Amino acid sequence: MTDLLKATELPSAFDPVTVEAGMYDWWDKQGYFRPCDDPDAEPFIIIMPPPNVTGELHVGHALFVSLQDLMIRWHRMGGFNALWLPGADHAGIAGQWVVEKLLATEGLTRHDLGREKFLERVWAYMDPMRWRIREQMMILGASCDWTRLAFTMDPGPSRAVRKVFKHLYDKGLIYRGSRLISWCPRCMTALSDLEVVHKDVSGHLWQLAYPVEGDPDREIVVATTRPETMLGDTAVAVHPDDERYADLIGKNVRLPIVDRLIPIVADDAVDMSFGTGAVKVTPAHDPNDFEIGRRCNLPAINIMNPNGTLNAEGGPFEGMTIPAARAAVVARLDQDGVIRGIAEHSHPVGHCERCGTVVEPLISEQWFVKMDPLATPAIEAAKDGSLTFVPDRFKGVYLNWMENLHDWCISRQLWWGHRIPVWYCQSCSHLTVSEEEVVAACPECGGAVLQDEDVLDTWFSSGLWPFSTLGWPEQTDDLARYYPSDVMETGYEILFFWVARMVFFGLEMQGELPFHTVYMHGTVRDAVGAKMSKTKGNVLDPTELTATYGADALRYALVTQSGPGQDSKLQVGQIETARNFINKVWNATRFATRIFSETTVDLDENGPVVPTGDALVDRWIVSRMNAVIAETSSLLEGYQFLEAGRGLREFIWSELCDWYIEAAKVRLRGTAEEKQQVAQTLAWVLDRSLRLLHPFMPFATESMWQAIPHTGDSIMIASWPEASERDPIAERDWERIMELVSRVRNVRTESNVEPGRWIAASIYAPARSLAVVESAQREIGMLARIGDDQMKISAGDANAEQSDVVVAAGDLVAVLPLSGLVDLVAERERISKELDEALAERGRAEIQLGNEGFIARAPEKVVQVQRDRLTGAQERIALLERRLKELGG
RNA sequence: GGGCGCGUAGCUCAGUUGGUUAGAGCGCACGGUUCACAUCCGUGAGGUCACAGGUUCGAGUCCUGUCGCGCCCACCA
Repeated sequence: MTDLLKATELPSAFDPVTVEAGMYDWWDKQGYFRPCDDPDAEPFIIIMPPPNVTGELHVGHALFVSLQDLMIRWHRMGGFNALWLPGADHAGIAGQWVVEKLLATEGLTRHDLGREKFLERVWAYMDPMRWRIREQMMILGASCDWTRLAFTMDPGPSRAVRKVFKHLYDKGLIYRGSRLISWCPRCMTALSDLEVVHKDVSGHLWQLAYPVEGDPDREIVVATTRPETMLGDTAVAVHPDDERYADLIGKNVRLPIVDRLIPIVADDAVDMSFGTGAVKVTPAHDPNDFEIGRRCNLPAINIMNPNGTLNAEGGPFEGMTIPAARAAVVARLDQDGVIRGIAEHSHPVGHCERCGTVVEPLISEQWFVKMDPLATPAIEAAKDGSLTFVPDRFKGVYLNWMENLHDWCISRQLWWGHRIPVWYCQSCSHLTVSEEEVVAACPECGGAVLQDEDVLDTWFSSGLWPFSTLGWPEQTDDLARYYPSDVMETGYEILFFWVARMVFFGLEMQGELPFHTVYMHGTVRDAVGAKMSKTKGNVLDPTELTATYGADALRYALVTQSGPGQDSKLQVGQIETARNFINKVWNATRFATRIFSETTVDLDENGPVVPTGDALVDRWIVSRMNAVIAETSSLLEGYQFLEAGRGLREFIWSELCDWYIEAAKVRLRGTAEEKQQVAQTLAWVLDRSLRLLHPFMPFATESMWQAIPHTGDSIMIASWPEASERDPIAERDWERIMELVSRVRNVRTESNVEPGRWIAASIYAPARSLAVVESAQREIGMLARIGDDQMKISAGDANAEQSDVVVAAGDLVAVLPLSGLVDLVAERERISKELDEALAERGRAEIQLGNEGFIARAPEKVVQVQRDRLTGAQERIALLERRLKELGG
C-alpha cells in the first residue's frame, strides 16, 4: 500500500504523481483486476480491442482505455463479475512493414534474411512491445485482467485461426480461386477491398482509335484513363442496344501496337452515354472488364509482374513501371496516330491503405471467404435489434456494408501472420486443410507436403478475438462463462474491418453474437481538428500528459470532451481544467478530513450511514446527492458518459462546494452536535460522490476515499451507490434561500459594497415561509455576509426606508439599509430594470395562458408552470411598483 | 454517384421521447490576502441555436429545401 493510502490527512495540493505512485500495483496485488469469485454474480465482459504491437500508445488508445475502464469499474462496483480482457494484435502488413523498414536501415530486405530469420527478427521486435503497451495502459489505470493478456500470434488464438479456416473450408465457405484482386506492387501482396482507399486523382481520359478489321474506313474509338492496359485488351465492348455500333458486333478490331485481332462484343454493362459508348476490355486489369470477360468468354491477358512492372506481354514496354509504361504507350500511340482526343479527367484511384502506393487490379490465385452465407445472419442480428449500436446511426452504416459485400480475399503474400493452414501433397496433389500446426505427410498417399506460402489477412484472426481469447477451440470454463461479451467499444474507423467480422464469425462459430452492444467512439484530433500523425508532429503523447496532469485528468478530459461517435479536438487546456476539478474535489475532501478528525462518523458495512439531521441545508444536499446518484446511473446505462461526468462536476463544484460546504461552516462553529451532523453529512456525501466519480478518475478518488471515514479496503470494490428518495420540500426551500443569497450578493456587488463588509438586512417572509428562513438564518448571514446581530426576520410585507435597497427572491424580500452606499437614482434604475423584467415575464405568461390551444392541449403540468410564473411575476411587480413609489419614481 | 455527421456564446462542446427567460468549461470584464482550494472565491457581459419555408397551442429539438465544413461507401471506362 502506498504511503498516501495510510494517511488520514491529505497533502495540501493535489499532486497526481504522488497520488498515482504505487497505487496500480497495490490494486493489482489485491487481485482487484481479476473477475470476482462469486459464482452468482452476473458477468460483465469487455474484450479489449487489441492495440497493434507496432508502436507506442497514442491519445486514441487513452480514450478507449478511459471509456472501457469506466464501464468496467462501474460494473465491478455494481456487483458484476467484471472481466476486461486485454490483448495485442500482430498487425499483419503494418507489423511486417515496421520491421522491414528497420531492416532497410541496415541495407537489408526480408529476402536477404529468408523467412525464418526474418520472423525471428519480427518476434524479437514485437515481444517487448507487448509489455510496453501493458505498462502504458497501467499508467492510465486500466483495470484489466493481465493474467489473461492475449496476443493474436499466441498458440491458442493461432489454433483458433486454423480451426475456423478448416471449418469454413469444409463447409465450402472458403475457396481458392483465380480472381481479380487488388494488388499492392510495393507490399507485393493481395489486399482486401477494405485495405484499398479510393482517392480522387486528376488524370486524363484518352480516346484511342482501334481500326475495324476488314473495313478500312471504319474505326472504333474507345475511352480510357489507363492507356497502358490496352496491351492486355482482349475485346472492345459496346451496349447491345447501341445503334451506332450494332453492325460491328461480332467483327474484330486490330489492336494497335500489339497488332492483335480482338472481337467487338456486346454487354449491358456498357454505358452508352459515357465517352464514345465503346469500351476497351482488359479482363486481367479491371474489375468491370473482368466481369465482361467472363460473360463473353474472353481470354484475360496479364501484363504485369508482381512488382508493378510490365511483363513479357508488354512487348517493347516490358520491365517498365506502370507510370513509365503509360507515358511510353501514349507516346507510341501518338506516333501511330491512334489518339483521337485527350481530356482532363478526375477519377477515383485505389491506394494501398498501408503504404499509399497505387493499387493495381490483377488476376491472381488467392483464398477467399464466401460472404453471403455469413452476412445473412449478421444482417438479421442488427435488424432484429439483438445487436445494437451506440450511436444508433452506425447500424445503418453497418447494414449498408453487410448488404453489399464481395467475397473477402484473405490470403496475403507476406511472412508475418498466420500461415494458411493448407498443405499440398507433392506426389498426389491432394490438398490438406488442418487445424494442426504441422502436417508431416499427405494423409492420402503419405507423400511429402508443402504448406501454402501465404499468410492470412490480419483481420481474420482479429475477427475471432471474442472467443479465441477465451481458450476456444478448447471448451474452457472461460469460454462457457465469458462468451458472449457485453460491449464492444471501439473506433468507428474499424467498424467494417473488425466489428462486422467479429459479428459474422461469432455467429458462425459460436452460434451467438459476440456482444450485444457496439459502442463507437470518435477520433481524437489535435487542437485545430487535424488528425494526429507522427509525420505532422501533432501527436499528444499520453504518457507525457499523465506525467504532467495525471492519468485521472487525462481520462476525465477525454471522456467529458465529446459524445459517442463524435470526433473531438483535444486541447491541453481541457486536461488542465480536468486537473483543476480534481484539485477542487481534493481540497473539499481535505477540508472534510479536518472535521472528521474532530468528530466521529457513524459507519456501517456500506460506509458512512445516511445522515438524519434536520438542518435544511443537510436535508437539501442529501436529497440532491440522491438525485445525482440516480441521474448518474441512468446516464451511464444510456452510455451518456460525457453527461454523467459533467453532471458530477456540476454537483460537486457548484452544489457541494459552493453552497453546502460554505453554508456548513457556520455550524462548525456551533455546538458539538451541529458539528457532528455536518461531519456525518459530509462523510456520506463525499463517500457517495467519490464512488460515482471513481470510474472517471480512479487514482485520485482512491486516495481521497482512503482519507475519509469508509468501510472496506478499496473504493474500487466499494458498492455502486443506490439512490434513495428525494426530499422535494428541502430542495425547494433551500433553493429559495440560495436565490435570496444570490440576489443579495448581486446588489452588494452592483452597489459596490466591499466584499468583506458585513451589512445589515431585514428579511420579510410570508407566514408560510417564516420558519424556513429562520432556520436558515445563520447560513444566510454567512453566505450573504449579513451580520448575525444585524439581521431581522419578520413576517408580512416589507417595510423600507427610501434609502434602503430592496431585493425580492420568490416570496422572500430582503431590505438592506445601504444608506450612503447607494444613490437614489441608481437604485431607482435598478428597480425599474427589475420591474421591466417582471413585466415581461408576466406578459409572456399571460400570452401563454391566454392561448386556448395551449390550455386545451398542453399537459396540465406545463400549464401549471405558467400559472405559477404568472403569480410570481405579479407578486414581484406589486412589490417593485410599491418600492418605486417609495423612491419617488 | 449514394450515405452519414457537423454548423448553438470569442473558443471547445452539452442540450435522448417538442414545453419556463437555451446551458457548462475555457476566455473576457469588475471585485476579492473569508482559517479546503489563486489549480481559488464573488458578480457580470456575451447567443436572431447556419439560412429559408413547413407541421404544431408551442420548434435548437420534427419535416422539406438551400448554403458551408468534414467523413464514409462506390468496379462508369
